[in-house]
Amino acid sequence: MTKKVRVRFAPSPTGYLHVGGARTALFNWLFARQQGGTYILRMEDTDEARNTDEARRTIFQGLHWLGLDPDEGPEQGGPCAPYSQSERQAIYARCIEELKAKGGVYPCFCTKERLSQLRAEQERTRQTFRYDRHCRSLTAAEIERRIAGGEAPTWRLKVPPGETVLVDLVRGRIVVGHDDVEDIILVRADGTPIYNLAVVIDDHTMGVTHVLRGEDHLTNCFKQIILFKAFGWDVPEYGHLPLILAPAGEGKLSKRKHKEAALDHYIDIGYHVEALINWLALIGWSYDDKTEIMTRAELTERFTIARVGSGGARLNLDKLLHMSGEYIRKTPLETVLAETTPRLVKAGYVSNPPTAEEAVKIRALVRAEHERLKAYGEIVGMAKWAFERDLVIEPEAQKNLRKHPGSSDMLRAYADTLTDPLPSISELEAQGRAFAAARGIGFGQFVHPVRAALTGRTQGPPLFDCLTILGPAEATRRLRHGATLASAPSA
RNA sequence: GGCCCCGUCGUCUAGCCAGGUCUAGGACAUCAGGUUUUCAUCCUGGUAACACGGGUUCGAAUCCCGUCGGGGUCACCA
Repeated sequence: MTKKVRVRFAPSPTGYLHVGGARTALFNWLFARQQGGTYILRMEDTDEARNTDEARRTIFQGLHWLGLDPDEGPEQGGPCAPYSQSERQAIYARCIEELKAKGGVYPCFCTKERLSQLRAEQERTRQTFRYDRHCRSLTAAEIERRIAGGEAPTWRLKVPPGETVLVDLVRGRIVVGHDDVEDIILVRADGTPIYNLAVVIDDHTMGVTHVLRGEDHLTNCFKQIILFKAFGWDVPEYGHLPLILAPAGEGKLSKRKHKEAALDHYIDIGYHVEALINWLALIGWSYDDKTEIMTRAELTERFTIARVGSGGARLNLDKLLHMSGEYIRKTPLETVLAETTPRLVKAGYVSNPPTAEEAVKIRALVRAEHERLKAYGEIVGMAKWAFERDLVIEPEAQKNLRKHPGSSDMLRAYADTLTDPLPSISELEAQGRAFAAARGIGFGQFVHPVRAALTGRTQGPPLFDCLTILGPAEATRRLRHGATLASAPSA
């Protein structure tokens, strides 16, 4: 009987949720759901100076937005509470005593000065930086004397001779000789644990069975395995996920250099959540040689660690945008409206909340732009023409306005045919076609100047949608203004 | 620099573990054509890759070695 799967996502609240973190969370969530296991959120917030409440909230909210709320965590509690490292000091203190008793660590009295001298020396002789195990051979009497004398030592991992074999779920067998593993500090002079120790204690006390995390932890992994063994605890299974690299190819994504490192960036742009999930799942994982668009349920069913690749992946934002467009096109209008309306309010195009009249206009606009929308944030740019008081006519549109000599008269004449209220879009189209035929001009020769006068652009929703969005009064005003521009001498 | 990981179209990848069916498949991007009142959608087609060098083998993208290239990691940070 195998143990029930328990996985965790353990971010450090540094002010934002990294996309790589989101991907790690997703893989853990997928694995847990599929295995009928538990997905835990653990806050790695031992570095108090950097951690704020707001940073914690950003992570909670980001996961919530992604639909990846944990089963157990700081907010929802659980049998292994507390789930924030900052609140687990008592557990650490107890385990540290246990570790000392088991001889897994030894006290080190080396000063920071000696350590930095050692580093400088090793750099000069081009050796690897590694603690020289100076304090490892201290006698019990010596240790006792110095502690009694008031010295507060740090405690280092006593790396045993030999080697550690990691059978990584993603990468396979990796062996590291212990000569290459440093006797790292695990306990600070003030008695608090360093990251690598806290992780091991937490993973054990929380019953974590599988650790899926970024490849940047691969080196730590060996120290952690040695520690698990020093405690005499079972070692969890590990799977190290390939790193997410910057789009242009300069190492891994960093908060400072790449805005697309933060999940908030994706939320702002307004990618469809399920598209983002789908896209994230495809970073470092694939189902087969063809299938890419998959629902969350399908991902859950199909996900396997065995199919996680091992090479770092560069972000393909174009692909995300494309996928988001596919998802949005399949999204019901009411949902699209709910996603886009706040953005139009924020842009100052409509009041907050929109008036009844504005709501009608928004609905007509969003319905017309729906198929063009690839990310919800794009609605702002798409809506500009419809809400501009003084319409900006782009150069290409200006050309369309003047292309045919009769355009000015035509626009004026067409404006006169408009009724209040406007008929249905299909009726409007029938009238427009009849109007063009009656004047003996091609439909195109009618459409292009009208579009230019109405929207100032050469592209956008079908013409009669544009007319409907503006309404009869504004449409008439713009058509007459366009007529004036068309007859004016070109600038 | 030491240690570790990785190396298929511009990008993400399938194929590699169990060599032949791979004149290497898909997606995004890109180019060309079609549909459409514009744009978008949709449809059709095209350009484009096994990093390099040895070896093993009748046969290698697939196995082995080396080179080169990319990445990670080396704190009383996480």
